[in-house]
Amino acid sequence: MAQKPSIPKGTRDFNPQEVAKRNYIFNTIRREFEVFGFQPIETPSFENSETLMGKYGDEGDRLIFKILNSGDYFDKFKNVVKELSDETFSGDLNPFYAIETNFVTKHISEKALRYDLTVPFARYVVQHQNEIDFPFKRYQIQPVWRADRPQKGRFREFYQCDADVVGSDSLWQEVEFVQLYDSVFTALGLNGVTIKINNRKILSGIAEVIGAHDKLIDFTVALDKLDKIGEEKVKDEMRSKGISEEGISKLQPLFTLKGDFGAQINELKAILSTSEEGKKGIEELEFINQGIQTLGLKTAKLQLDVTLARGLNYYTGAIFEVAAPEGVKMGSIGGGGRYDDLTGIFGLKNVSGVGISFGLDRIALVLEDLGLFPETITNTVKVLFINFGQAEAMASMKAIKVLREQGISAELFPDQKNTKKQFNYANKRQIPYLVLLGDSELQSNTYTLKNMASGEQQELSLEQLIVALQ
RNA sequence: GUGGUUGUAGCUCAGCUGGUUAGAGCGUCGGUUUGUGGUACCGAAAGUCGCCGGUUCGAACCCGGUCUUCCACCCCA
Repeated sequence: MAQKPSIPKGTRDFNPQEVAKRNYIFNTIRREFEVFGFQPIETPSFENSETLMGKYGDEGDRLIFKILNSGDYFDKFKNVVKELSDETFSGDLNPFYAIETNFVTKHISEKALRYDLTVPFARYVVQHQNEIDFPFKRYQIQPVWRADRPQKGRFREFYQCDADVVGSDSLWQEVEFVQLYDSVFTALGLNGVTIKINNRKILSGIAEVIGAHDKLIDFTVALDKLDKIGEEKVKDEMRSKGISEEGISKLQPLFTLKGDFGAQINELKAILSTSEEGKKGIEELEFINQGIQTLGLKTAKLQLDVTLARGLNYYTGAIFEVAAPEGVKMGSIGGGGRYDDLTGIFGLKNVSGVGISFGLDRIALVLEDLGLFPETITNTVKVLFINFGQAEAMASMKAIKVLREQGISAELFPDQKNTKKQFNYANKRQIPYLVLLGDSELQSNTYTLKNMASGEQQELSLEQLIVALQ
């Protein structure tokens, strides 16, 4: 055998069963999106580099797949360097040694694979702002790419399923997104997920109260790790980032924050009494919580988690993250939030957006782990005609033609092998019905229909066969 | 990007301190059984031991590199 071909790391092939399972999830999510009034759009798999670069922080830039320019990119690059050397360099300084990776990258790569669906959506909104009726509710289900190092549930090509609203400040949107999460996971049979919610204004307010407003990012990154590394190490990290001892002691109530939504809110009110921004955040959370309490959730739990930070810098209000039911080891299976300024990056000010994302690939892994896929989702042909010979095959094909016109999937076993093999084939493909059309049926112009699950069979006319299979 | 880990038949895995022709179960294919399946029995095929190089009389096993897998960071869906 020749050397086996392979695919790049972090990518996967999907066999028919896997595609059926994934489509089941896609269809469920899509149905809920549409029930909630979202409309689909699609954007290209790659964008201009400048659209993506700098939108996800330095870490994000590193993870963006860059596309090499076509043509003789190196020849063109040499011309760029030649001009540089005339203007910028003098003497015997070799310009090739003075230029940096970023500079080179910029000149040999002008396109990049999309990293998420939110930034391309922001670009879409700004570009098409005159055609869009606001508030605009869109959903988008497409693959994204990250040059990350793969792990379980972490791929270099994976699907995101996003729903966002732009052009509405209303907190009812946040309420609806919590309901949407609940509806989708309930529809998938994935009961008991935890929808964690926080608010960027609260994080910002806390940072302000402890005198670390300029260190908001460092502060939230450290706080986010509380679950994982524990209170002491979080404090250590905050100290190492230059947050004062006095500030850290003011945080003490945060580490022991317990109880239900209302109790935690009351604690926060005490901590944030001097921060206008913090109080605003609390107000928003209360609104969302009251809405959900009144309307109710089907199977999900809404939980306030002040340590929830999320990396993306553009969130300004609510922050969401969805954790799989207890006992399943998996990173978050969904996330989202409110971003007041996102389209500002592309020059459209004062348009607020809020949205959530579902991680299809991780949801698939979780459903697989818990055995929650319905058994009936695998696509297979409904009826297989056993091949008994030339004349029988021709008669079978005539019947198959009629069945297909009726929208019934049917096929003929192509070879006249012994019946045991043909039956085995039907078993393996989980084909539910067989038709035996042999000599005796040809004589009487009938069809023997066999139900593979029950083993029952009956002799039918073509009309009866159609009815039986519909 | 940092540190570690993994790779043997289609799949799951054995393979002793380096020593003849690398094994098992499941699956596949053929037969008992070309008009009745999932069972049983018999038989067969299938591996440059991830890839490249090195050490050695001799390498699946030791060393280096590389790709891949998974894990912890980082970050995130």
